Amino acid sequence: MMQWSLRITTYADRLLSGLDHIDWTESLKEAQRNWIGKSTGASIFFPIQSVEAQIEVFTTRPDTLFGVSYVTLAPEHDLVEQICTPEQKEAVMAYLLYAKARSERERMADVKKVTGVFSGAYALHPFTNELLPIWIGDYVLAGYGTGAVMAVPAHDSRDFAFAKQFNLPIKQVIEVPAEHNLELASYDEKHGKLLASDFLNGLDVKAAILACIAELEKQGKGKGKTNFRLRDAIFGRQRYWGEPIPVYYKDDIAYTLDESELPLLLPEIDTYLPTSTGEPPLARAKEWKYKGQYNYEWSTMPGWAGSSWYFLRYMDPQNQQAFASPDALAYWKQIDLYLGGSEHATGHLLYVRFWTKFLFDLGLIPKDEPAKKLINQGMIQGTSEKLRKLDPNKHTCYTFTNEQAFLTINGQVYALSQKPSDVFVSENALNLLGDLAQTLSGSNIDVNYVEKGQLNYEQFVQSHHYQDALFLCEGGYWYKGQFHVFASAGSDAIVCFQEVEKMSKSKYNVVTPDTIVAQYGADTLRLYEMFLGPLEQSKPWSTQGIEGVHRFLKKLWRLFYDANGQLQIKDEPAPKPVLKALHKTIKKVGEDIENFSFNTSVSTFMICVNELTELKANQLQVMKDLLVVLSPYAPHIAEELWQAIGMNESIAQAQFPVFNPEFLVEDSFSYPISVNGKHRTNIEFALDADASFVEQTVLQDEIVQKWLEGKSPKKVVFVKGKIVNVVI
RNA sequence: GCGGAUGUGGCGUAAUUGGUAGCCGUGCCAGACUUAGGAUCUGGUGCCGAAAGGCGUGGGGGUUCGAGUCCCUCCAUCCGCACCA
Repeated sequence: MMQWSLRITTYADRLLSGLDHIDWTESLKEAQRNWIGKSTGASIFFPIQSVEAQIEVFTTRPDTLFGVSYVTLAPEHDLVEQICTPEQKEAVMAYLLYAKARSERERMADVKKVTGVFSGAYALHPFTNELLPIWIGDYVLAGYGTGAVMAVPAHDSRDFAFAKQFNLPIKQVIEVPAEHNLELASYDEKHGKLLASDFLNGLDVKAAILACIAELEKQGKGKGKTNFRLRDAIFGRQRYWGEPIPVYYKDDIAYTLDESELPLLLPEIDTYLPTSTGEPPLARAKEWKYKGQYNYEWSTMPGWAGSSWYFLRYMDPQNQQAFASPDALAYWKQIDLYLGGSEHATGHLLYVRFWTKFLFDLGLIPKDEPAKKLINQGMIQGTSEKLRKLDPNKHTCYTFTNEQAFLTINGQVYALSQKPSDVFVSENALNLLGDLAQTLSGSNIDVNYVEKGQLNYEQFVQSHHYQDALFLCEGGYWYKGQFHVFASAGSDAIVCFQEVEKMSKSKYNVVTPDTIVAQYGADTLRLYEMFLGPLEQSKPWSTQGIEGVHRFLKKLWRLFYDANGQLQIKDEPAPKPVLKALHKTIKKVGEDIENFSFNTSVSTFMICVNELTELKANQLQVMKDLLVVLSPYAPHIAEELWQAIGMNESIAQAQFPVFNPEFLVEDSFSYPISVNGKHRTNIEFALDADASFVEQTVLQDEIVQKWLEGKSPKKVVFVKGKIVNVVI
């Protein structure tokens, strides 16, 4: 099919090098580097003996050129049919059919299976003119490089496996360590001295690569080349919902619309489905034609078209002349912080960089990277409930004829009145199936119908169109709302098994926060999500411990209101311990916000409220500051208490309090005293106490004396404000 | 195979960046108040041990007066990419 695509490959190199200048997570940058897949090497031409054509191969190891013992083409390679000899024709055609039938997925899943066929033709070695058999094998990918490889079995494991399979020669051209047996495995390492390689002999791999490329270029038989794994991005979608591609066709030639004719809007259509002849939905709009006579392009743009630049529009959303004015662009420049999931690493987050670079090159925007900093938040995962399922095509214990179905368990055959639509197996019934149990696939069950690991059969069957499904249990089976007993001792419970995976509609494991909000309020939910752990970490959703966060909010409330619901805040100066508790919190939370460490902030607030409760703090200024610091975390309760203490303007407008280090200054410190690095006691010293005084006092301490056992210490380490360590 | 990350109490996690490991919260134990509690409050809670003390941050080794933190090595788990020539 003809397709629109965007030439992202042109930007491959810049997309790669740009990664070094942005503050994105290393794992995400690495994912993009892998995806772009830059490799440097050479492209080399191998003339074909019998026909007027040559095979171009790409290799990262031109140094091993003298170790080539055959050439392999991908089954889809253009030259395959042209070069194969009459004797081999039949075998080749059969192989091509086989390779075509094997889906891409199979090919990838089945990497170990080596298959191929000899074409009958020979290529000539570019330097030695040696005859090299041309093979066809599906371990060579049509989509990468030139779809052809020069095979060096001695120094490439895949070529080695192929050579062993088809008994092809293996020629060593690099020195290998004594313990390495080239009979058993290839030597793929990129170091060692070249041998049996004419002008490359004695060179190291790195030098040989350069020397070989130089010679190839001199003789016009190849050249140095950089290859990318990245493919151009398909840009057309055969769907309705997407921006129309502003192109029309005249005599089968595509023309773009003039800028003055934009935007091209989606036409109205009767139904959002392809036409009966398989055209995209837009083909349904019969009147939708350029100048009333030429068909528009019927494909629409993919989702990533819009998602690649919408952030620019946010800078100036009302602008009717341009997507954003130069002033707005100069002011906002780029995204300061992008908080997003790592699942977009090789999709959206690559496209948006590509798109940004393109607009930058056109001089339309001031930065060639969309986002300065990017953080991957972890996913809150779901706990799926699953039941194993019998497959009538695979599992012979479940058979059926047109009228009847039979279930064979422990040699006993049970006849079912009708063929069930599905057969699910409860966990406690797995032992009935013996070894078979291990081959059953898991099927997701809606978590809303599972309580404490057990499926609520009545509810589930009602609402899931599984009225005709059979649920095999330990003591019988559920079918059509009835339980049929076959073992009096066994239970009728339908027990699920659990698995933690991403929350998704299709996995029926989505839990909405609504019930939490209803029970505890939105602030509790919000705080609890932050309290669960670091932002970047993925973890299964669990409400274990949500009570603690809720209790914290109640405690906060009680700082403001006494047991009778009377406001107890006084406009009085606060004593030093209260100010210390407050300013510790201001400092820590301020730092946490900069570090996106929200879980530790919640903990800090808890400590603060515990301390203020202990101190019976009720001073207005302290409470005001506390509320402002808390407000981004628990906005609703903060706003409510803010108003309760007489503030009129919203707390969202209030200034973040300024941390005052004076309140944290201590004049003494309880030094941990260790002996040989092991903590033994604590002694309080003034912070300005001098080293010799501290040393004297420590050595006279009873506990230290005991550990000294009368010996004199080798030395005493004193780190001001930190520790004292006595070394014996 | 390549790359990225992670490993700390029963559990979720914390540790001023080389200086008292286990903060905060759950859970558990005990107690108070209650007709009652899935409410509230108080105390305890890393492990072994009666105690003194010993052990303890995935395993092993190293640097250091001192290592969860730095270095070497091995192991396990999760994620991404993968016959990429």
